[in-house]
Amino acid sequence: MAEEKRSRKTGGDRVAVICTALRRAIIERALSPGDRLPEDSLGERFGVSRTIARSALGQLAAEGLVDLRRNRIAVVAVPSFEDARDIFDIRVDLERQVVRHLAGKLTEAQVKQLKAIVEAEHQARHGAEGISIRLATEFHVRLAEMTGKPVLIRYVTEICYRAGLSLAVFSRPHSSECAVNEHLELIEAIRTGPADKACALMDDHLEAVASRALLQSSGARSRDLMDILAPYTE
Amino acid sequence: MAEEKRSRKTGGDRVAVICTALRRAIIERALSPGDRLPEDSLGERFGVSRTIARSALGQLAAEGLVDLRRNRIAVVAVPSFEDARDIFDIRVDLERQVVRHLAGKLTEAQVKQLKAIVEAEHQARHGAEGISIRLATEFHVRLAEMTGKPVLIRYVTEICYRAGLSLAVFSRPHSSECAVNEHLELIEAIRTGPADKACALMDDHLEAVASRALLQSSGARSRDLMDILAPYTE
DNA sequence: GCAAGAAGAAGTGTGTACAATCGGTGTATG
DNA sequence: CATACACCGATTGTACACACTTCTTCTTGC
Repeated sequence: MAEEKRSRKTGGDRVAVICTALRRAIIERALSPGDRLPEDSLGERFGVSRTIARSALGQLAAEGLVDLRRNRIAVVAVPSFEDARDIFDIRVDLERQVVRHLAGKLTEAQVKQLKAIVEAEHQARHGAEGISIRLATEFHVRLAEMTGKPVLIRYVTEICYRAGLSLAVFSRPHSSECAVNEHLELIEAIRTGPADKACALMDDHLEAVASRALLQSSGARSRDLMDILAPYTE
Repeated sequence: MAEEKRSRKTGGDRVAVICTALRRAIIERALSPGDRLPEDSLGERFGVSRTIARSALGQLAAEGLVDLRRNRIAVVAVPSFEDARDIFDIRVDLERQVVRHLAGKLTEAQVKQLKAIVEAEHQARHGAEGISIRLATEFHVRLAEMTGKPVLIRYVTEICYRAGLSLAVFSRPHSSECAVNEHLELIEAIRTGPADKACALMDDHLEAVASRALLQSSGARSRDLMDILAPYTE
């Protein structure tokens, strides 16, 4: 009923409510890339006018989760292969920064919180695919939040969601995105280890996630025809 | 007159027009952190309704340039010291990625384009402070654009603008933000040199920009008392 | 003289109306 | 039979109206 009152009286930023719902629907793959999001339907579904729905779409577009073209129905963004690769490259940098800030500084409470998420991941392993993906994302987001740095949190969160969306496009079904034990190892490394080691582990983890989805990091090979052919020009 | 027609007929995304104008006003310091941006005035100034102005403010808020609090007049964002530090940390990572992608691959046309900007910077050196800051920012943005990677471009652009805003808060007046010769060296290093060397130079450059503004990068030293004292505990 | 409160002004939050535009369908035409 | 075109429904773009909140200022009581 507090819900009731809040949703009727103050409304407490109803745009944010829609954004959160859509983000979650996207990351859980209830919404797929390319799916249409007409303002009317959205507004009707959430009990608000088109104004609010439109504003939410604008925000999600700014986050790269929604494609907004003039006079056209908004759609869930469809990252290109290049986009996906770039997103993962940036993600590696950002999450490395998270790990660097956190290495050796996790409190017991924080470790417990992270382990709880991993536990939930473990339990969701054989349930709906979407839940497990959401939890995996949540793990990374929570990690970022523990830095207490608002700017970093914002970018990591955004890039994680975009990465999830990219995986929805390019990873084949039934490939478990984030092995839970990798997350467990990560917790241990961050809790105990030196920053370098923890960073390396995060690199490996994200690399593994990307390659499971058939992406190969652009950092590894240069993908430039001239470079590739260089050894053969002799 | 093409302008006239476009602005009246198709309107060609008038939200974007306002965003661009405000971004520029902010980066040139015509608008200072904390300055009020009432929707009415904005709409009147640009000849649009409050709807459009509001939408523009929403977008800029998503970019971190505007602070939007419920029922309150929007203001140009006022980054905290911690925000500023985080922004620069992230900026370093992102721009390093730009350099890595560009090292040894700049075309003659691109080099020329970059040098033109630096030349403009040089000429603006003794003019209005705002112009010179805008050009310095433009240099970095253009560099990012040359990667042709939309995602990277978007983040670098955003972070550069936010960095400029941070400098508006924390750097004292009359400290030339980006020495033009540093930009020239950067061009040379990227054009000729190996990626590592160019990256290092970009690091130095951004470090210099930050420290000129009395920020010390958090990456360089760990800022943790226990770590600092470690060598002395023998 | 000063603090507390009330009233008006200023500004935002949201729904709605209407114009402009897009997408699809059916029809005419070569 | 394929293509071009015109029409209509669906959907977005934008302005505006009205309710509500916040800010300002003036007044009132102590």
